[in-house]
Amino acid sequence: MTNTNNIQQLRELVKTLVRNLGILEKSEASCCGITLGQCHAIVEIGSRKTISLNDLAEVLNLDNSTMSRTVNNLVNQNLAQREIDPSDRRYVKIKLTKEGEESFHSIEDSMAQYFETVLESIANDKRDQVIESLQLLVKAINNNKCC
Amino acid sequence: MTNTNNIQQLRELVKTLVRNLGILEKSEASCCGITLGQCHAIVEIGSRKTISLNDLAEVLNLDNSTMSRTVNNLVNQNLAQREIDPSDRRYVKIKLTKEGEESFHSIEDSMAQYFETVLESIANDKRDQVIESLQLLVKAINNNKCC
DNA sequence: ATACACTATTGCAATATGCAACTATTTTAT
DNA sequence: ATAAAATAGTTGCATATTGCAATAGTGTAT
Repeated sequence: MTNTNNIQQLRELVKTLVRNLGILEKSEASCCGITLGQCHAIVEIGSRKTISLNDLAEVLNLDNSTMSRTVNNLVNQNLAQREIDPSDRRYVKIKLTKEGEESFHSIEDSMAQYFETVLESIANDKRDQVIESLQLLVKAINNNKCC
Repeated sequence: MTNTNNIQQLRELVKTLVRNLGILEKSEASCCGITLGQCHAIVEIGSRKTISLNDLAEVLNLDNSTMSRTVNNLVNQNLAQREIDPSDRRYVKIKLTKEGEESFHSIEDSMAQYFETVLESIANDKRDQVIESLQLLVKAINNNKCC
């Protein structure tokens, strides 16, 4: 039997977490002169080497049309490039340009730095526990995808 | 000295968490026939009894103008109402209507139910640890607000 | 009384969004 | 082999969201 109080706490903590991180992401992106959507796209394209539009849209949970236009913006800012997949010409392979790679690494570095600071401000003997807990939580959430 | 691997894990876990919960919130809101912004507003108005526009905008990290218009939409859908604060007529007291209250409770119930399921799918002897860890993480993040 | 500070709303322009229609390409069925 | 169906991506369109700047109204301090 689950404790009602714990449920409320969990909900409240998650809400605070998501909200604070949303604000963080927003300011992080606008610091870099790109929108949040573009930032997410860069990170996803960058962390794979190449990705199709469909896949990118699915990962970011956006409509294909929206995704296509976001990629347009990246291309116009010389951060990404499109390339038709020769093995199946329906697909577009989206990659980062050299400039896009730089942007990607700069985002990654600054995020890594941020999370290092966060981790360091957690008591030494609690860090592993926090990570383990997040793993458990993510797993629990994935087990209960709604709708 | 913080472990690099842990930093990456933390970042990745947080990203997954935020993304999955974002999708959850989105579908939750659209199920109720309101936008995500409106849903956030309802929850915040509802969990206080009344709130000023300024405060609401700050909590939700939105521009006052955006907030004002979101409230407009809630008012038009008969979910919220504005009332000038008699003690300082610059302020608007935003409240939920009866219908808004219903919407609020329905959101709360469904969120509580969701998080109950999530909590239950975490091993019994790990639940307290997960909650404690989230508290630690939220505190650490608040200690390191960026920009 | 006047200047200043604060709250909220609106004009405006830029951006984002999703659905539906469309093109191009590949796969499947007959 | 050819027609039909499926798939990936783009664009038209209408709508919604967003934030800055300007404005109106209210309270505060000198």
